[in-house]
Amino acid sequence: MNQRNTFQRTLTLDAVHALANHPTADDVYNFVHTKYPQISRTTVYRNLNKLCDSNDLLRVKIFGAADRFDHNLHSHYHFRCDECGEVCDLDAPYMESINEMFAGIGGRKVNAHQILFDGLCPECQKNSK
Amino acid sequence: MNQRNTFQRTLTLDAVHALANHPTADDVYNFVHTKYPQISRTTVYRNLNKLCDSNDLLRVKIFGAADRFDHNLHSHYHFRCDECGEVCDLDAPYMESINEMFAGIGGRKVNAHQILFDGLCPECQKNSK
DNA sequence: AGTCTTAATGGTATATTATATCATTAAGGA
DNA sequence: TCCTTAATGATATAATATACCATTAAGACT
Repeated sequence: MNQRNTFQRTLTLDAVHALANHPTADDVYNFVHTKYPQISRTTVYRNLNKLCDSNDLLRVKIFGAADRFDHNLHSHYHFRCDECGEVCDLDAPYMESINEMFAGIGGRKVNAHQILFDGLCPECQKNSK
Repeated sequence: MNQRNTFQRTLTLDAVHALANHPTADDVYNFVHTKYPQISRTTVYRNLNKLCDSNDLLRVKIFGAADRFDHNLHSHYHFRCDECGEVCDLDAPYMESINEMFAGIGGRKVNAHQILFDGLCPECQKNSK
């Protein structure tokens, strides 16, 4: 028996779909918690991990901030504004060639990569002028 | 009066120079602490921040791990093993050109980027055979 | 449907990284 | 030497995340 479909896991996955904009684990917890108040924060974290392991979700690691979860499984890059912290998808092609460039360094097998850009979003550029 | 040269600040800066291997704040604290046991952990964190603000040090943000400090280290890429979960530095050059490739998409200003590769480390490749 | 194995849950504790607060100390200009 | 205030150190707290463990329940197998 490998994986069981629990109500809590379904809620967790649905929450990431409902919260379209790259929610953090905390965002997911808050959303699920309103629908099912007795859920444990631990359960949400655990299920997010499991759902990433089973490729139902994508984990987007953010430096100096909480990981975010993405229901958009097709490879794409992300941008995080240094000012407001918002994370968004970059509408740009995934560069398969980068995997090949870095394949084999130190005897490692490269399957994929993710890129996180940072800088200023249009809004925050305006505000800083 | 803008900035004062305290013994503790000097110790902190010297420690980062002495610890060649892009130390974490904790590494720096431990090093300084052996020389000056009464120093506070808060003081080390605060001085590392100040030294970064004054461009005496560079902060290197790491996905899902403590920030690292160095005076000459440039951003570098990371690899995470899908099997054992270990994260390590990739000994490969930082590609400045990627910033330019993605500059201006959606009106965003790109300052930097980080790449996280995933796949199998040499150990886990052996084990999976 | 009843039983059984064990994955999953929920509550609590704990780890890690880092900043906030605040009374006290001391750097360095006057 | 005095004075202003930057810096310190101790403690508390925040944010993110996992460890632990007794209990519950999913779903496979009769």
